[in-house]
Amino acid sequence: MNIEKAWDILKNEGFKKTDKREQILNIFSETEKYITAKDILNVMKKEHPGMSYDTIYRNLSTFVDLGILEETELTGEKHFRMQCEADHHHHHFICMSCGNIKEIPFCPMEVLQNAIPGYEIENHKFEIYGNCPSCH
Amino acid sequence: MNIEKAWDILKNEGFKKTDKREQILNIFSETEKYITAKDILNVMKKEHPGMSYDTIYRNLSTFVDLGILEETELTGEKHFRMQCEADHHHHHFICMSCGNIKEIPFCPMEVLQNAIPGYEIENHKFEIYGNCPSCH
DNA sequence: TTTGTAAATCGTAATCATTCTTAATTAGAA
DNA sequence: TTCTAATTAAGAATGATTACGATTTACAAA
Repeated sequence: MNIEKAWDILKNEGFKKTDKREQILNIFSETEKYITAKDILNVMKKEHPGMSYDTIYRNLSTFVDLGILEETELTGEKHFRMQCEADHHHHHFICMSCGNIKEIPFCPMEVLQNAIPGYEIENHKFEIYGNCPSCH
Repeated sequence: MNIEKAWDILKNEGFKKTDKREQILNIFSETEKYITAKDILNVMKKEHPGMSYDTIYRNLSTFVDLGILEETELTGEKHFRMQCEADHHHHHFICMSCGNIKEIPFCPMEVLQNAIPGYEIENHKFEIYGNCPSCH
């Protein structure tokens, strides 16, 4: 996902182009890591001291709904990152020290196609946590 | 995990046998579902109106540390259930309607043994969400 | 059985992330 | 430029979780 594509989606869905959204998208485009609402506020309040959490949370939520961002829960906080290009579904290794992620080109659901007949699968989560090569 | 085994662990680690702990363990032994701190309070305050959240959270945390309970994050709240008997590592299908769980006798890490050399794996999460046969 | 003491609990306040509310501002269409 | 719905600011409210001082309790040792 890049910024242009994000704006296409937003425009298509009738959302307006605001400088707050622009800045939020810029922040995400500059990192691979999962970051929190607070991380974003900390960056944005330098330029916009009166920045509101509401604006951040509302936009994060919008972006997740539109598939621009992906969301995960790390140690009790929501973390977000730019949605990967969706050429193939995959999962992530997440470094607990530096926050960097590595793509795992494998989905366990492939193996489980018909393992639980009668169960309607709506979602799944598969994440691996640890330390990346530079962090141990 | 059954209650006797839980008490063995607690006693071994020097924890005392209290009626609050007993009641918490009883609640868990009577359900397969993941339940929240509030669920527990709601049951316990019938008998102990002055029940403190502190007591519940402290004990839940202790029980998780000792491997008596397992913990997961569902819709922003911590949920707990009795730790499965550890004869084999496995994962869960979790029904989002009724909360019942189904064991998935498969761990994706088996397949990924050497897929990411250099990465130190400390933990992983694999959960499947949806509706069980009785709920759709 | 009584007593000493660390552990556990109570009651409540504090904290943290997140959501809500209302009024003011702004982007983009007409 | 004007209009209108979308967006934002500011701060209060909420809900889960943790922290803390005072009190009570389990249990081991006398």
